[in-house]
Amino acid sequence: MSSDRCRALLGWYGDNARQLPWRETTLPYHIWVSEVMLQQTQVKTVLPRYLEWFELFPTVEALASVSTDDVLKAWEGLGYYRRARFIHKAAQMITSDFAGRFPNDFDDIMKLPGIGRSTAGAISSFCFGTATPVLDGNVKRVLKRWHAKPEANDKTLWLLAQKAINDSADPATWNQAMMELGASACSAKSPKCGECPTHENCLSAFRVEVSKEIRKKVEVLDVHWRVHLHTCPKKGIWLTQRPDSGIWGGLWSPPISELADQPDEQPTHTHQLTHRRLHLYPLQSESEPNGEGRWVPSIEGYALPTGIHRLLEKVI
DNA sequence: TAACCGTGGCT
DNA sequence: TAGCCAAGGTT
Repeated sequence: MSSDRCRALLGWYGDNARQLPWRETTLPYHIWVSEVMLQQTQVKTVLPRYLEWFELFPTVEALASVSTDDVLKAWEGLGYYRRARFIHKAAQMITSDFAGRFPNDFDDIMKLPGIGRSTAGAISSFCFGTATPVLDGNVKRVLKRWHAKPEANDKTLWLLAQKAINDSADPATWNQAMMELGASACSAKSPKCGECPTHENCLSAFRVEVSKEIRKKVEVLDVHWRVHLHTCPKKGIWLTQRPDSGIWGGLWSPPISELADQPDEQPTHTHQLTHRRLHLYPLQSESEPNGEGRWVPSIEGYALPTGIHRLLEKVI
């Protein structure tokens, strides 16, 4: 039974795989960067950034040698900025601890910051051919539907994923095919069981409504932020670097202070995040800025959060 | 363990 | 359109 499913899935993948640049290589550095960029980020968003990356940082050593600010600038707009700082740190670890060679041992890969079990499984299988499963959103959905276990927890899903890849003839292609299936026929919103190569071996086929997971609704919190704009024709604009922890960690921005109450004025810009709506109220200030920061003639060259870019476009 | 961390595509 | 969700990891 499972071998039927394996053959069908791998055959289907051979005919339907999207051509993606990270599928054209087995270089660990390239696979690693793609996997981290793709964490919670859509393929379409990643594609141009992936290609740019290697023009800026052709090798792991090149990446390790630049400043964290340079890496954040390259990551600007991709979100979850901690990933950029982790990838930079990991590059330095690879340079110092592994002589610049990406480790080929699964446990060593797992020790690198920003790489968890799923990303390590992807890298290890794609680059070294190991039977280490990926368990991302796509694979979880496929497994839950195959087994009609919409409420399965991660422990159960990891066991199912490991068992499935153990039975597969080609672990690397298996991982790719599982993700491709979840991204296409077995999509979250509108599954197309008629197009699925595994529907004969799927307990939820053509009755996917039954297998829908019950998610709790995300609560969006409204917050109101004062953005202090110190500008000067000679010195430019005053920017501060945000702390590593918390939102937009390590990025640059005009000083921000949180307002306890919603002000009478209308926000100049509202920026939507997953769990928060940021209402931004710029305030031109004549006074000399205090605290950490620097005058910059232009924001070009500094990694700014998208919400701040949008605000500045409106007021400057 | 559950909260936290961004942005944009898609329906 | 407003909400869902995407090649998750860390603490």
